[in-house]
Amino acid sequence: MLNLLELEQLAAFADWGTLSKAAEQLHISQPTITRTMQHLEEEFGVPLFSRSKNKIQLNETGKKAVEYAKSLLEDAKEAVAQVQAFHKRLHTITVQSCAPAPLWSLLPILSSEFPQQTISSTLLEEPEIVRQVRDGDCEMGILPRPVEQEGVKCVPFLEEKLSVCVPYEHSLAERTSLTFQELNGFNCLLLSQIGFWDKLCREKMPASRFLVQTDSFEFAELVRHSSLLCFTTNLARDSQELFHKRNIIPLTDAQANVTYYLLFTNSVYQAVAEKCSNRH
Amino acid sequence: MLNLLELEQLAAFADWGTLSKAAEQLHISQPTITRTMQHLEEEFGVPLFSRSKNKIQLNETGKKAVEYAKSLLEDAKEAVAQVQAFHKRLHTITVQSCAPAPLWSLLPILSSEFPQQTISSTLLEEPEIVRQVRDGDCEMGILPRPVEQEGVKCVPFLEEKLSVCVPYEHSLAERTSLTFQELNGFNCLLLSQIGFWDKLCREKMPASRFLVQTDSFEFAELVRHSSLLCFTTNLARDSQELFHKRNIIPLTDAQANVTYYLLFTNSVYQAVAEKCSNRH
DNA sequence: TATTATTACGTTAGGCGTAAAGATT
DNA sequence: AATCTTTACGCCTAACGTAATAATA
Repeated sequence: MLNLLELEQLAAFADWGTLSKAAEQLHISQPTITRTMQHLEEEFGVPLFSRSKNKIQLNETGKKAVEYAKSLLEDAKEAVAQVQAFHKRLHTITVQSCAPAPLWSLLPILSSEFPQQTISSTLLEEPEIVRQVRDGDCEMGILPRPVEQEGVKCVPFLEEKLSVCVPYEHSLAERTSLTFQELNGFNCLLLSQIGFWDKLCREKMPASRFLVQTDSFEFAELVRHSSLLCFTTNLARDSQELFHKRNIIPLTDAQANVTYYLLFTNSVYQAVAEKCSNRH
Repeated sequence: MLNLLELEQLAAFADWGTLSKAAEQLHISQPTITRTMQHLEEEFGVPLFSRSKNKIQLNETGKKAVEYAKSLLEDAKEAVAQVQAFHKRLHTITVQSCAPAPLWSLLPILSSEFPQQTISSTLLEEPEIVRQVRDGDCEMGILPRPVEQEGVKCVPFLEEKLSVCVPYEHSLAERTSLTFQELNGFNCLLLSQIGFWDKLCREKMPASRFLVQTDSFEFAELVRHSSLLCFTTNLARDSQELFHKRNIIPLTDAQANVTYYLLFTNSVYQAVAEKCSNRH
């Protein structure tokens, strides 16, 4: 039977032209590779090389053998990768969400329900989330609206309501409610990694500029020492910084008050989804 | 790197259900296969089995690994076969002919021109011959007519003229020439393995019956002791049997007097083809 | 009790590297 | 001289089988 280690030497010889170079590249001795080539000819049962006294080269048959050898080596490598990927997949629950807040509730639940599994989550745009859930590329998805899709189950999860944090001295500070339209034109501080909220704000407040902060401490510092608007929600885990000398004013737009829905195909997650919705 | 021998043990385990059975089938000891399975798990880097005290079985990942293992084993076997076939092909000149007579001239020439090569010949029907030459499935073809085909060279080779052997007492015995039409209705003795001649006779003499003989000695015996018609050509290597108390009368039909053409794609055979046509 | 997987252990065969030879440029 | 392939030789690892262990049906 063929031996992949030997085929690798054959491929190396084909790539480097001489047994010496190939041996050097593979960190083995020259006699070893000579022996291997002889052994390969036995295995294939046909001559693969044309030999003169101190020169050896592939004949036509040998070149064909090299083709197959490289293909087999590639396939073998691919097989290992695929099996590893399959294993990883089997022990990973991947959640694709449109926003971070619902993950804060869901991930701990998944961790306790599936203590053996690794939980992996990413923020994605809505269409991509739907596609991944449908194609089985992830186990769960979280959207800010329900979807009707063949084979995809969709369960309401929890609500998030957006509010704006207005400094006391701001002209809007005394309002009890606001709309995107009224905020449009005022510049805002924003955190990165907030999923669809970012896109929503830019869409609804095209005249505003958004100063996106990656670091939450820097963000908090800026909030404290600036008079720029910023946002929070009922689910936010902010420290007191946001409330420091600011009024929290709810937005009344429908799109600022979303209900998250859990998407999944495998009914294993039905129970979790129901448990989640009951909690809220 | 994966080892195909180990993968074979994995496949055997999958097929036979227990390590013991697999070991027995492969004529190896049980400890060996146990170790191999452990080693395979290291190679793949993930668990492939679920083990209880005296039971071991494939887990989901393991089943995937078996799929890939079997595929790789199949590919490896196929690779060896393909390389061997390639080698054989490289050292074999295959000639597909519509009739045996031109082979009697061509094969000796090929043998002396290519003493290293094995010469292989078969009788086929015309369309298949053209296909094989075109597709490179054979090196040369012999047809009873020229063909125009992209990339296929076509050189006139030699002529064969059909005659009928009529017993002295036969009503047609005194004719100096004949046609298929005149022969139609008379029953004939025929040898097998005469290529397109068989089909031609049946087509041109639909009212006749043909008694096909496989053995040439039996054929000669029948010719000698019957008054049935039979055929010969200018190229035939018949003994005197056919002429025993028979007149040899040529057929005048165009299709009974053919010119054979050599077909080939590889110009290596151009020289041979020219040498052939010069000889005749 | 028979079957199965695994561990322990001693042996051996096969594979590797070093050294050397032969040949070519 | 330098480079390359091949042969010869000795060592050593790694793989195998036997025997023993443990557990199950």
